[in-house]
Amino acid sequence: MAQDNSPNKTITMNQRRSRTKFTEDQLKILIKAFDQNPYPGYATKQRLALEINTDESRIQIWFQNRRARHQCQKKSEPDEDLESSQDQDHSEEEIQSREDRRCRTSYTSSQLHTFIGAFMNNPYPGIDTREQLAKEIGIPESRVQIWFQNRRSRFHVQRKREPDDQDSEQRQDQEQDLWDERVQDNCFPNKLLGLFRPNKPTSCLCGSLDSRSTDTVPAHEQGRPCIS
DNA sequence: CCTAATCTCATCAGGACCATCCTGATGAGCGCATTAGG
Repeated sequence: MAQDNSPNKTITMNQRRSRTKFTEDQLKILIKAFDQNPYPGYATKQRLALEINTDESRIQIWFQNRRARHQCQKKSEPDEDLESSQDQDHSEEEIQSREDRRCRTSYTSSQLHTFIGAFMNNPYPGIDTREQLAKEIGIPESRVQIWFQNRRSRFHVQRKREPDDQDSEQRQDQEQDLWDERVQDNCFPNKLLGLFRPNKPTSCLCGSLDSRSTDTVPAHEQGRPCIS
């Protein structure tokens, strides 16, 4: 439901990356790697990316989705299919012997400045915007996506934690103003505003459902416990 | 309709300064996350 908005205004906003279509050969390699280790480290993901000629971030997403699907399968059919039995032993030791993570990226103040400006403009940038930013900053697009994820997440947490801190209140007021402008300009999907909008009347999501028809509210949004 | 892409939230962990904070990276998602492209 990527909101239509006005076609002219939101040309590059909120677009998804186009779907990757893996070939059979690529899938064979991925599945084999998954059976060996469903939690590959950065080096392994890089190697796989090279091997099947795709981006490391696509490998990461593939493993995430694969783990999720397997989790479902395992529960729906407890020990029916033994052919993919390998991952049943992956629990404890596998997790302990996890390979190395990607090295932590550190950003310069000017890179951060660019990030923050973009965030104020739109906290949910689409693929085009992210790629443009990545190019501008000189980092991979996947890092841009992670930065926005973390930023949004911490924005929520911060607002919950210090609702009456004066400095942050001022900052939030400024953010609120900018936010409202953007909302009026329809710069990002309406359905997400309820989740993210500064100074939402109630800190509880359930309290603001009245302004949105239930069928536009994602199920998890309705069902999730309120953290207040 | 399958599954890649995306989201939030919780947590781990590296690095800057000296026990703690900030923030990038990663994983789960339980009436088994949701959304949406092909």
